[in-house]
Amino acid sequence: MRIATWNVNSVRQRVDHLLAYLKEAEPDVLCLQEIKCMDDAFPRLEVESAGYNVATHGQKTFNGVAILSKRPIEVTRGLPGDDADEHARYIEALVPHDTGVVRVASIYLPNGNPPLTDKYAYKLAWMDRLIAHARGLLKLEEPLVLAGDYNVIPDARDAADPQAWDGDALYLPATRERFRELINLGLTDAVRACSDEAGLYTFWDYQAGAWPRNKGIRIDHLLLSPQAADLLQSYAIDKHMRALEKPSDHVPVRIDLA
DNA sequence: ATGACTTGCGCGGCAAGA
Repeated sequence: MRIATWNVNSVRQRVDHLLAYLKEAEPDVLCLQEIKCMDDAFPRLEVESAGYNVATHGQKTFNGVAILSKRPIEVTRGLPGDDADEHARYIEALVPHDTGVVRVASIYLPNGNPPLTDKYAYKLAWMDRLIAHARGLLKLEEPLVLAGDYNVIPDARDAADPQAWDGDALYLPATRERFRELINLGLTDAVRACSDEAGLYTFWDYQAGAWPRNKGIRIDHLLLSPQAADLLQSYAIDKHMRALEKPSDHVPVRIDLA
């Protein structure tokens, strides 16, 4: 079973790339972030014609997440823990699998910049809510994949130039502590379970020649429950997607589960 | 060359991203 995650940076700007990706990578499940549109503006017909069920949690202008699945899914929208939070950043689905079900979430964790503002406080509070929710999900003892744009650089080896990120909300000690707290619940970073290499990036800024100079960072992650980690076979970062015309600034990351 | 872009909204630049 193949599960992928991709911050598409506006799905309406990326329909051609999306359809090409579904055709070439053939994921069973694709988690999207930053669709940047309302549910009814999602290119549903095109994606359904490609053989996918579509579940969106959209929002006007900003944010928005989706889960595309070859097989029909049962969907829950929103991250519990704050009824006043109106950002569309979390959608969860139960996906049928040959040997039962896999629970998959598409996550768009807040950026949090600039630090020392309400935006950074919102990021940390959102991470605390995610930790609380993950703690509950882990009690189900089922294969669980928390996939998405975490806006967290976990470690120095996950940035081409770590010093450039000193003081940034993606790399601040408090951010990385929260990420470790999440991992330490018993989750496995799928890419790191397969490789300890440096230079495995998933994002390159549009500015300052970040892509041609390979000044990337690894911020898109798939975190696995023990039951999902038992099934992990391989991962891939589809870096070629960054070299296309009008690319997203993120590339898809995918895993194969047995 | 120390490399300031891309999106939505909506029609003029601003906010947001990372």
